Amino acid sequence: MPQAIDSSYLLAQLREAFPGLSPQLRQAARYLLDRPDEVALNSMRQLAASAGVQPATMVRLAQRMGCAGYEEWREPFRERLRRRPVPYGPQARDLQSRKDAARALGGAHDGLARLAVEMMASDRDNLANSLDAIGAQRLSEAAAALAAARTLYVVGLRSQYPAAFYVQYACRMFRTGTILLDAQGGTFADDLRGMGGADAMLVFSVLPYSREAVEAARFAAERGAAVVSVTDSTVAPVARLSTYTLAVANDGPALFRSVVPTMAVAQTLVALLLAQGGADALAQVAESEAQLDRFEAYWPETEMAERPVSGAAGDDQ
Amino acid sequence: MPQAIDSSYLLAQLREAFPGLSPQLRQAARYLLDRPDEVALNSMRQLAASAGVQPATMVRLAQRMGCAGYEEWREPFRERLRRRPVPYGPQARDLQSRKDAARALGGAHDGLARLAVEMMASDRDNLANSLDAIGAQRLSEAAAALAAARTLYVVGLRSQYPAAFYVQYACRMFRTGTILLDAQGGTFADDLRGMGGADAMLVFSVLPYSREAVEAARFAAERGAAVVSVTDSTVAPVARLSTYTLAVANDGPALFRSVVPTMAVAQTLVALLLAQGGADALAQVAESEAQLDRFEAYWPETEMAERPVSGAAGDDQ
DNA sequence: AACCACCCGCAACGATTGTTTCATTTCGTT
DNA sequence: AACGAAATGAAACAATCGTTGCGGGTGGTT
Repeated sequence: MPQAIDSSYLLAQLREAFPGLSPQLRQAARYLLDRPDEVALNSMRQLAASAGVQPATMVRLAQRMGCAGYEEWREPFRERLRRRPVPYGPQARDLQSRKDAARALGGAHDGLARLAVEMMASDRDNLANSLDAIGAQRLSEAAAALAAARTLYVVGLRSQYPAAFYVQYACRMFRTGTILLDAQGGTFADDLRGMGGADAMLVFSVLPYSREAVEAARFAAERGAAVVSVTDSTVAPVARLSTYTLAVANDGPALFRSVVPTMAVAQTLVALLLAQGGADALAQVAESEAQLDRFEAYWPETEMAERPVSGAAGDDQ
Repeated sequence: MPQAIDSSYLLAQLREAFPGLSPQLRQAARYLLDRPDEVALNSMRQLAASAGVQPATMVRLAQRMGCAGYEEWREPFRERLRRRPVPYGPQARDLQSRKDAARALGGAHDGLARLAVEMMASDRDNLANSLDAIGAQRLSEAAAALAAARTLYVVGLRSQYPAAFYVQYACRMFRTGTILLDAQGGTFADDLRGMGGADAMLVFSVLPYSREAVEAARFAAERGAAVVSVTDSTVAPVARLSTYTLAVANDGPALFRSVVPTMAVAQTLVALLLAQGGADALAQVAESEAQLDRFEAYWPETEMAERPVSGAAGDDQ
């Protein structure tokens, strides 16, 4: 089986096998060991020419190292470059996983399981890459801008409503002056009336972009408020209206785009807001929970030991 | 000679030209802007396929930006990857990204940036572990149980309301008979009245467990309905009431528990439901989107090209 | 209505890709 | 010296690459 192999493992293996290689293979191997990145960036023929070796020699070397061909040998090197900290995501997965998803639509249980795995994996990658792309620095700057606001307006519609709701729900635990624009009863724009330059807006907007969210951001920008946008592209409609644009990767094998990356950014922003609030904010949280306790909002700990009603699944993890 | 051009310059130039581009060119440009490294690592045709664009469009875009062809456009991106400083360890990118981010933070925002990095990292780990613990098999079985239900009741309160809302929002795109119990106006239990053995309930419940969510699950179990619970422990209050218990890890460095893992499970379940719906479900999605279009719910593509209101941040990565 | 400019899908083109095949050379062994 | 195995170089393979030209289609102007 192919199994995802690490490029550094391949190099170590190659270095070890080096002494036992023939002159030509050794010349090729030497070149690869010295400039591993070129493997990912150039064609095999170019590489062979640079190394002063026949194209066939490169293939033979790859096969000698246990790969079916040069293509298979190169892939780990490409992957490594993809994973380098600064850049955006891999997403070569796209083709492969879309095929999988298409197969999963056929209805086989096995395909469904594969789709589930692919989705989780792509979200995991998206998370890792998104933070790298945004930069922890910009993230905390954005949070600081939000914390400095007199009133914080939170906007998120449709698929992004969960993120917006979460921010407002969590923020209400430790601060005042957080307003969620949720269009209840059709009164979307009403809450915006008093907005001014001392305020800030946090807007979640991904493809397909909800019209009203973009307009809200524009309104905020025109009022001179700080706008922090969590979106899926640096050229999204809200991006140019924003003081801070936090762009995440949110595509994957599923038909719908993933809401996990924006959600992760949302709760990270909340955590940063809370952290900036200091001891006061923590005291507020404690008070909020005490209040909820009085209203019996939570399941009492004493009853946690109850027996099941019926046989349930759920082995331990 | 043409002098070596920087890839970031090309990206900035592209971003600036973006508004004036045609729809197809814009779609291509958008992909390039979001994943610049893929330009260096993949062939143009693969890239075009991933971006959902004709190969010719990529060439035209490159030429539009002043390059003779795509090859000339790509070269700076290859060069950038060549020059990218190799990080610390050859492997263990987990540590590496943490260290990188820790180094990247400047001065006052030190602790905040670290918190952000660790939150994302822990969520990433949580995602990976959760799927392993649950098992793709059980996940798809649970989805099948939900798909088989006459009516699907979705429950999630407080921090889990986002997950519940998302499920109902997405499901309404391709199926009927999905009811969200959202306690609007204090009418939480009202929707449960007609529940029977042919129905199913999807309940999100994590620590601290909302009382009403647990009671809803108990009610469903007593009525003989299938109960799928997404929770944080196999011994959570809802677990013993459930036909399928999907337990995820949701702890991390922040004060509040993470909502990302349950969210990821939520959208995976939705994808599995959609996949089981087959062609009918896909047709429903198309119809839903057409209907939303008529109501002008989304930002029109033609206006994506608008100019900024004021100077916004958002440099390229 | 007629026109023009542009956009974009399609289908080919030659060049280059990775790979295979085969004849030749090289080298160690008997 | 002679043999066989391994190594090597050259050529040909199908596949894919980047690129170009053509034609239908669209939208705006005269």
